[in-house]
Amino acid sequence: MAATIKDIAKMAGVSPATVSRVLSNQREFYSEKTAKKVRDAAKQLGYQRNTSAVELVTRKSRVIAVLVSSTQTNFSNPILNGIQQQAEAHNLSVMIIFAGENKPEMQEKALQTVIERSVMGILLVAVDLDPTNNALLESANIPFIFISMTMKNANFPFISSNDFDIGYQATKYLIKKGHTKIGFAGTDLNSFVGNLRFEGYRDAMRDNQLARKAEWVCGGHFTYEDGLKAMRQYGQKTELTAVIASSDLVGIGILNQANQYGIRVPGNLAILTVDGTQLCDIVRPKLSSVTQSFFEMGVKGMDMLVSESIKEFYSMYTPINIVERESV
Amino acid sequence: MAATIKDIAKMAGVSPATVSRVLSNQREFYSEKTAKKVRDAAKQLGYQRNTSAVELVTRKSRVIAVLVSSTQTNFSNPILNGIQQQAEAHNLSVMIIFAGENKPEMQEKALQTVIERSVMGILLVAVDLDPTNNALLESANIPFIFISMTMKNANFPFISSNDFDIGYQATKYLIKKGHTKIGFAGTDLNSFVGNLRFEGYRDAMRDNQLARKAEWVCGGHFTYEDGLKAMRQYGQKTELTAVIASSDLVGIGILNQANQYGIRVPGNLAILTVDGTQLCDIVRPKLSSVTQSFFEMGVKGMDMLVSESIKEFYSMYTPINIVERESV
DNA sequence: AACAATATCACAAACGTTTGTGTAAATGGG
DNA sequence: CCCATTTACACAAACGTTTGTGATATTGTT
Repeated sequence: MAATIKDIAKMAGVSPATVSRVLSNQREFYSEKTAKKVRDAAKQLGYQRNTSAVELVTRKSRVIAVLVSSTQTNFSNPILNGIQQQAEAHNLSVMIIFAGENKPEMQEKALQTVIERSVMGILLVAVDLDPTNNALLESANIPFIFISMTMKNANFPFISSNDFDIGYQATKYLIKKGHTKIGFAGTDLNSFVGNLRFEGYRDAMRDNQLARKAEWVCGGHFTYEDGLKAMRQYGQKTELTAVIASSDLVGIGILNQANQYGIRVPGNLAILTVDGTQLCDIVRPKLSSVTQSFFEMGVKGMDMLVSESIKEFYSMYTPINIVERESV
Repeated sequence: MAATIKDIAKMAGVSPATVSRVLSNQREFYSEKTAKKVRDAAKQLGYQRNTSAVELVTRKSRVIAVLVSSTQTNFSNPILNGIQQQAEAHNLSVMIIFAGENKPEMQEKALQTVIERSVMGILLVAVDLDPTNNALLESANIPFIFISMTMKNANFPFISSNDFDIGYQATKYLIKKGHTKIGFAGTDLNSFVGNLRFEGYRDAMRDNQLARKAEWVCGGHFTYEDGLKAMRQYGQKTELTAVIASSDLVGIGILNQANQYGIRVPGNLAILTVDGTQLCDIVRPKLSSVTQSFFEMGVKGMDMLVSESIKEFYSMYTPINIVERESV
C-alpha cells in the first residue's frame, strides 16, 4: 500500500540506492538535478520511510526507552519533560513504558520489550530495579541510566539528588530555625534512598548534639495517606515542633491532619517537604521544601545517554536547594 | 553480537524456519522433541527477538502510539494508566510522545514519527489537532482515536466526556443548591470544548429563567494562575455566590484568592470544579467536582483501537458524575 | 504389503532499507 | 586531444525474521 523507496526510484528514473542517499542527504553522492526529481516524486507519493527496515539494516534505532515506575509520585512529569526536550534536540524518539509498581515480573517484561526493540538507550525513572533483573539489564549491551534513584549496587550509573544530603540539609535547616525535636516521616527505612535520607537526618541531629526518639520516624511510600498516618501516629499532643516530609504529598497529609488536630502550621508545627513541586504553592500555608532539580535530571539523563562517554559508568548528583515558603 | 534465529538453528540442528515456528508456538509445525532443543538453545544463547525484523516482514507492529499534549493538566496520568493497563491486557507496547503545546509544527513532527513506525494505532490524548494536520493523520491509514478532546471536525472518532453536559449539569447542580449568580471561569470560549461547556452553562441558566452577565465568565487554559486571575477579576465584592471552575487547579486558584479576599468558601462563595482528581481531596475545604472518568477513557480508547469495529468512525462519551465534598 | 494420509521439517522468497563497490560519464590539466 | 581524476549513478548484498510450498519420513488403513 504505502509507497516505498523503489516506487520513488521508478518514478524518478533512478536506482533505489540513489533515492536513499538523496533522502538522507548524503551530498557527495548525487547531483542537485536528480535530487529534485527524487524529492518531488517522494512528496507526490506521500512517502514515509519505514523505520523497521532502517533499524534492521543499520542495526540501531533512534529511540530512547523510558521505564517509569507507576507508583505515581507527581514528580515524574518534570523529569519526562526534561527528557522530551532533549530528545527533540537530539532528534530522538521517546518510548515511555510503565514498569509497574516495582514488581519484579513487570519490570522484567518491560525490559524485555525495550531490549527486543534494540533501543539506543534506556532511562529508568524512579524504578527500584529488583536485583533479579540486574543481569538482564546488563546483558543487553544497551546504555542505561537510573534517574532519581540510586542503587545499592553502586555499579549502575545514575542521576539523582544526593539523598543523604537531602536528609542532612533539611535537618540542619530546621535546627538553624531553632527546632530540636524533629520528625521524619513518609519513607521506608528499608529502601535504599529512604535509608540514605535517614542517615543524613541522623547525622545532622548528632552533629548538633540533639537526641532522637524512635517514634519520631514514620515509614511510608511518599503518599498523601502516609502523611495523614504519620501525623496520627505523632498524635494531637506531640512534642515535635517540626517534621520533615518525604514528599510534597506527605507534607500536605501532615498539614491537613495537623489542622484537624488544631495544631497550627507553622505556629505549633513546622513542615519541610522534599520535592518542591507545584503542590507546595497551591496549599495554605505554602509548604517550604527541599526542592529537587527534576527537570534537570531529565535533561542530563538524556544528554549522558547520547554522549559516548557513558562507557565508564559515570553518575552525578543534581543540585538541591531549600525554598522558603510559609510552613516553617 | 546478539544471537539470531540462525544461531539457534545451527545449535539445535534445525532450520531457521523451524526455530521461528517453535518460538511463536505454531504447534502444528514441529514435534515436541525438536521444540525442546530449540528452546534450550534459545535460552542458552540469551536470544532476544529482533522486533524490527519481525515488523518489517509482518508489516504490522504491536505498538500503540500515544500523542499527548504537553499542556500539563494533571488528568493525563489516569488516562495513561488506563491505556497502559489495557495495553498489557492485549500484549501491546505503548509509545508515548509529547506533541507540544498544541503547536501545529510539533504536532506534525510527532505524527511523522509515529507514522514512520507504522504503529498499529494512535491515541491522541487532549491534543487539539491543528486542521492543517488532519490530512496527514488520515492519510496514514492507521486507526486513531481522540481522547478527552472532541473536535469541531465531527468525522474523527473520540472518547470524551460530554462537555455540553458538564456545563449543564454543573450549573443545574448549583442552581438546585439555591445559587442564582454563577460564575464560569478558566476556559477559552474560542476553543471547541470551552464553547461547548459554556453553552451548557448558558442553557441551564436559561432553562431556569436566570439572567447572566458577561463579566461572570472568565477565559483561561485550565491553569492555577487562571484561577487566581479569574477571582481577581470577580473582585473582593463580587455578587457571585458560586463559580464553576474549568479544572481542579483553576478551582484551587479561585479558592486561594477568595480566601485572601476574606471570602469564605463555601460560606460566601461555592466552588464547583471540573475534573475531580486527587487535588480536590487534599485542599481545604475539599472541592466538590464534576468528576470525569479519565481512567475509563484510557481503557475504552485502547479497547476500541484494537477492536476491528473502528472502521466506522465510532465515538462515545464516558460518564460524568458530581462528587459532593465541602466547597458548595 | 501397498498405498494414502499425515506429521515434521527445510528451502527460499520476501519485507524496505543502507552501503560498499563497480562503472560510465563528465571534467580537468598539460 | 589524451590520460587522470572526479562526479554521478547503479548493482547487489545484507540486516533478521515470517511463511508458502515442497520434500521426506512416519503413521494408519485395508
